[in-house]
Amino acid sequence: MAKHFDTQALDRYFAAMADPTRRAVLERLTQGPASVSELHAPHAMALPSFLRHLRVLEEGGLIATEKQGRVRMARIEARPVRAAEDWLAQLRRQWETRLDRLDALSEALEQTAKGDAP
Amino acid sequence: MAKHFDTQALDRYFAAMADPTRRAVLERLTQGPASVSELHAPHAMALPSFLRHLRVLEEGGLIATEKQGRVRMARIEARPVRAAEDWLAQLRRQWETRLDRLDALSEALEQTAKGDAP
DNA sequence: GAAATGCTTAGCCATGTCGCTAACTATTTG
DNA sequence: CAAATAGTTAGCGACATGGCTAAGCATTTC
Repeated sequence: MAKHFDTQALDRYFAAMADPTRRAVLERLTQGPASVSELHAPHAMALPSFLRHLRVLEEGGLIATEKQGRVRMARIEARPVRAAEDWLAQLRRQWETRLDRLDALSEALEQTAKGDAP
Repeated sequence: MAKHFDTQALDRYFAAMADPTRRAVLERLTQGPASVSELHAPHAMALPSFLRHLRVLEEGGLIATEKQGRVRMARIEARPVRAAEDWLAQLRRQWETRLDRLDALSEALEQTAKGDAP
């Protein structure tokens, strides 16, 4: 039942998400592709510093970029976001399944108690 | 529509997830509470190093621990996992919404093209 | 073709992360 | 109470991360 996840990929995905600048870039990119300058504009940070964030996102496969003339355009990539979401969902489901079993168990015990009562 | 997320909390959640040892601990804890030693056993790592991971998880609010005698028991916490999952889901939804609008737009353009044809 | 634009590289610094060992404290247990 | 058990604290070293400035390299644009 449990899906296999690429551990190193998850490392990179989650690490990429663990920064507000990078999350903001992803949110911006949900509205469509943008150039490096456009993405950089809202962030009070030197361009080289910002570019580093973009590279982290790209190396993590969260975005793809392509150079057109002197402009580099970036767009969001679907799969990694889904992979991270799936991992969390699976974690939650495992946990909920266990809680359900505990519920079932305590109900069963209750029944048994009634049956066994003197 | 967009929920507000606590940025620093998301930083800690995602950072905590960005490590295989910590993800393994979370997976183990979906099956029920465990002591520090039990959690440590499968990991080829000195105990102090492992304890650091547990502290990261606890400071991020992903787990809660309690000392009982000389044993410290740990259990998973629901909310942060949900928060991270929700953030990713929101991101995906925004993005899908945009793709849907693009689909709608291209359909509309197609219709217009037919109507406008000579 | 000179100048502006848009990105890129190189290199520095401060801080954070992840592993380790050694030594210590607190609680059972024999 | 002595010894084993279960964590804990302190401190070290290697490397990663996130910011900066300065300088360089293509590609428009005038």
